[in-house]
Amino acid sequence: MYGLIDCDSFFASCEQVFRPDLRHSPVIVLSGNDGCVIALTREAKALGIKRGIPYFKIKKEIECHHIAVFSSNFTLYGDLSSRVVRMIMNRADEVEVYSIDEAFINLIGEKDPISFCSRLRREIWQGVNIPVSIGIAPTRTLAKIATDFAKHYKGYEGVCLIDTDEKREKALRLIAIDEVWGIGRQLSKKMALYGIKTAWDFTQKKASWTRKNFKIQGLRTWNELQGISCLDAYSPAEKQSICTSRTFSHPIADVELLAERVAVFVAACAKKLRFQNGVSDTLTVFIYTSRHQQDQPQHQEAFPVHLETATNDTLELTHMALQVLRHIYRKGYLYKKAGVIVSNITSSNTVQQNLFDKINRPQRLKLNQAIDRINEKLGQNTIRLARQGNGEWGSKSELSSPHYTTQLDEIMRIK
DNA sequence: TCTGGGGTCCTAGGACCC
DNA sequence: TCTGGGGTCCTAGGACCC
Repeated sequence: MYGLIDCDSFFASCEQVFRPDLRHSPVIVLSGNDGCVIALTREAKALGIKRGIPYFKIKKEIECHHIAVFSSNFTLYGDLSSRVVRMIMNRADEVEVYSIDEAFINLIGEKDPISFCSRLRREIWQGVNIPVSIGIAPTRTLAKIATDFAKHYKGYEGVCLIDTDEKREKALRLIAIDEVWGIGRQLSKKMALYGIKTAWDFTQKKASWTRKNFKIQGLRTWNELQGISCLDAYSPAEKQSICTSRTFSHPIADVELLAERVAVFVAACAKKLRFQNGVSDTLTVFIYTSRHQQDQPQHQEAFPVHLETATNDTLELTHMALQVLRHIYRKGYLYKKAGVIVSNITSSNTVQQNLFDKINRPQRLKLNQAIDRINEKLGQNTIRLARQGNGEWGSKSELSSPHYTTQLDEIMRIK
């Protein structure tokens, strides 16, 4: 049996932790640049607001209904997420942290999973003030569905168990096929062509038919829905690729300004690489003009380069990235987004040495680590490459809540 | 004016090898 | 006349997730 612990409207709930006055109110959280809605409370949903909708399109409704709006504050969400995870780990042995707001636990051998999960749910609420819903079922995909029921039907009191074929059939008949984990837009369109509307319809097809039409992924989902577990444990351990990118609040035409941004992205990637003790030998730089303005000249390019020696050195990666940028940059275009990806990541313990390497790597590593330590203590960007500019983003995020839990001077004051 | 950011896995097709 | 077949590796692109 798997349990899935899923935080309710997580980002919005995080904002409510420090704003109890907003507890039962409509609250929305915006993406970077205050672009679009990425999280919203039940009350906001009831007013017709949808995830993904651009902020500027709903400003009227927001005013009219007094909806509380926040720019995203990922430092806060990350911190509260790790507190929730710690509480789960206190109670369960096998915990798979699947995303910032979800974790699976193994409930095999648990005699009374419902009271176990109800207790856990109460503890998380008391300890972190984050509401969670928990679904319990023999596979992860069914546990997801159980969580859906736990969230949407009050009678479950936040915990829903699917442990018999009767319950499974009842649940699957109520779940539309596009709500199933692993079935996205394209696949549900295709399912519709075959008359499949609910998860139950899908399970009535034959395995061979499923394999033929929906390949291995489809068959896996099909099996999971039958109650046969076949998804591997998600291991968040080491990332295979790391990406840092941003959409700019104002488009950038100047290559030097772009270079500044790209240098910042590289530094972020390199830092994350060192943090997981990894090195990368493939560096990709990409720049995009705005897809939403088709009347303007469009240029989208992502250019990967292979490095002789896998590295996590900020200086070396920056040097390469800027060369790539100058190679793909075209004058006269207004770039709206850029980013850097480091991929093919391996452990830094197993780096293939290059006989003709001109860089003193042990020395460089010490330098990078010293920079990381100083920035950790005195704030991001205290020490940075001149290429990174003054560290100002030019990205819009006007409605952010304070970093209540990670910045001493932003800690909550009680009058 | 204004539409996120960060990941994973799978597949098809080409290059290359014997 | 007749022009193989099977395997591996790599990459780009698509689809999915939160």
